Amino acid sequence: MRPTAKDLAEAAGLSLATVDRVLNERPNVSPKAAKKVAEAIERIGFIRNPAAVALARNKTYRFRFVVPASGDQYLDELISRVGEAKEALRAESTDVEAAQIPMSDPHHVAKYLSAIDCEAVDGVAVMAPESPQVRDALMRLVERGVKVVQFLSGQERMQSADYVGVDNFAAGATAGKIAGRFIGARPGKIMVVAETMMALDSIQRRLGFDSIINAQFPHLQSLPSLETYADEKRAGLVIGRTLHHNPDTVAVYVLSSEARVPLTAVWNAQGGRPLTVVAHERTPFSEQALIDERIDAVIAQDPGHAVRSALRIMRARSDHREPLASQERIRIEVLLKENLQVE
Amino acid sequence: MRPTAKDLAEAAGLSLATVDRVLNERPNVSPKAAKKVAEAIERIGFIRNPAAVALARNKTYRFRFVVPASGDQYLDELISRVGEAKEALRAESTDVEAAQIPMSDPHHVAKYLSAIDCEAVDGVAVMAPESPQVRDALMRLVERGVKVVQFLSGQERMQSADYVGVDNFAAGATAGKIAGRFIGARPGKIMVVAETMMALDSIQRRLGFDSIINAQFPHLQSLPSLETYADEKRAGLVIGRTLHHNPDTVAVYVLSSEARVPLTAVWNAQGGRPLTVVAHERTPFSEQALIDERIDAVIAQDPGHAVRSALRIMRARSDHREPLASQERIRIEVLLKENLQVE
DNA sequence: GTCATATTGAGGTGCGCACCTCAATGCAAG
DNA sequence: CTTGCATTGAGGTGCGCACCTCAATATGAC
Repeated sequence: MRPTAKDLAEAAGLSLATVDRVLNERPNVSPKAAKKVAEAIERIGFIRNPAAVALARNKTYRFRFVVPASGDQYLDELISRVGEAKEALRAESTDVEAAQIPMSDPHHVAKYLSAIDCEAVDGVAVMAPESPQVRDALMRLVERGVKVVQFLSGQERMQSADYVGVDNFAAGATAGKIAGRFIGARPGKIMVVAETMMALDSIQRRLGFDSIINAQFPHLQSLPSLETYADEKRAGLVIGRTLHHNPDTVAVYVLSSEARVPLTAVWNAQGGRPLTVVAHERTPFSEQALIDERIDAVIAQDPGHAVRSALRIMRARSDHREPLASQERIRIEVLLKENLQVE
Repeated sequence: MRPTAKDLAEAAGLSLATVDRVLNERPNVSPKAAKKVAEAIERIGFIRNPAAVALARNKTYRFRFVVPASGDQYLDELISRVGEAKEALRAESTDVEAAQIPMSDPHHVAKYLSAIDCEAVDGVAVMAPESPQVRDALMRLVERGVKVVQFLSGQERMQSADYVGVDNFAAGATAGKIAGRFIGARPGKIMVVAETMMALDSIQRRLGFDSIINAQFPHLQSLPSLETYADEKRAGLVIGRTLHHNPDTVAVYVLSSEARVPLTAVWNAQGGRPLTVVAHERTPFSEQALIDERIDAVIAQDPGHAVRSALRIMRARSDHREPLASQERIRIEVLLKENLQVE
């Protein structure tokens, strides 16, 4: 039989009450007693029964995902994954919700974060662009005891918060390697398109991409980043112009998760030229384009995994446990038509 | 407050005892009562508290991984992942163990499986080559109430068991696409090497690989599969001979997870020719070779995920719950030097 | 020594459920 | 009507722990 707290008390030569104080880090415990308990735990291999703990505490966890309001397909997917997790975790008495808020104004985001009632929320996973105001707001949340996860976004990493997402430099490098190898020996230019280059993740992906192209594919040249600002007309204009001025364009790399606008513009303007196309994130659009062989490869991070990972981390932190690093690393996936695994 | 079984009894107009009988599928319940309970569950949104259930049942789960005894690096990795899971699940009162048994003789495997005491084990995840004897033994295990998972292996899928692993045809196709695109326009031959072509997964990968090469890369020709039988000398011989007879070989595809023997033979014999190399499974060897740029791409299925997935499935089945399909699909990963994410 | 404070012990309650027993009801066949 | 069986109800116990109270002891300062 597995040892219980009672066995532990006996082994430590202390009363259940004292053992309880040690286990739950309550005050009025002498260092001597704490040590005796720690030793006894080692000696008899005591492990708290998580079910009993959960039952006795009878606590409900409250976690919130804070994501941009703009409705691109990747975000839609993300939201639906959060909903899935919400359902799955109802049994475990943990409330999961997603708050979609406009991200254009950092002050607004910061205000939203500051207004979070830290009594009503145990953890928040925040997907927001880098900005000092947001960083400050996150710091204050941490100080108020809320477990914060920097979620899939190009914020500078805080050391008082966990990060869930891929290394965007490596993701860009992966895109560069795939693009370079797929293009083959043919020299030419690579068009790089982003929704905006203000986002830190776009910058990092671009740096990673260029590092590989420059080092390993000297016959290729990646053009300056085009920005669409999510505006179809503008996208059509700048992309059309770039393709016109660079008839030796052999590939397109879309940095942002929203690939529909830029790629539609590309296909409208390309005039039958065969282009190697690499984009980011699996969406209904990119999935279909992979199947139709209009995109060659997609570099992705699984939103379902990201959501579950963020939740596991927030849960662990709430319980003062260390999350299992090996399980929580989000991988940089390379998706081709062949390994899409649509069911 | 979340409704308890007591609330449910009240809502159903029945006693706690009857509700308990319904919830735990005990005998002596009229269909009428069962229906009343089901309705009440819907109406008040009752969910059993898993912590309370676990505590009251106070059951320990016993799951066993049955894997080949031969110690290639992928298996070592797998075993160590099982050990990791064992540690992580000690808290949840579930025992996890790995049994390594020789797989060369199907009768022996079948005998081992038949000898499993179904009172002492709740679930087994079996990684064994396809054979009628093994299939029968698995069927009998299922009939005796053991939850069976077909694990990472090329067995024909049983419908009374779950499968954890990738679609090997798709994995082969992915390898084919990567190889074809990485080779580029240069025509030539592709050498295909396996430890043995007796294994169903090797056959499926080969079929997937060829389907892509034949359809999309007509300038490439994949050679008949070479078999090493895990014998270095034999590998050196057949590989050297093949390379000698096919000076226009441009790529090597290693079907098996054990890539060290065949690739060492290739590198010994290749004589400076630049070859595109695609292999399966992440191992210390393949990882290092990716970093050294001696392998171009690795098609992998994460053993850690596979282990955790198998455990979640066996756990769900033991609790008469349906596993969440969306979370349990093992992905076909494409690993390059750039997205290895060594920490 | 006395007092104040820190530390420990004993014991109880309840979390939500599974599992058990025993009595009480219903219902049908005879 | 009685007998037999299926169904239901009432109630208790225990799973392992958190959290609480109150008393008992230890430790220190003075």
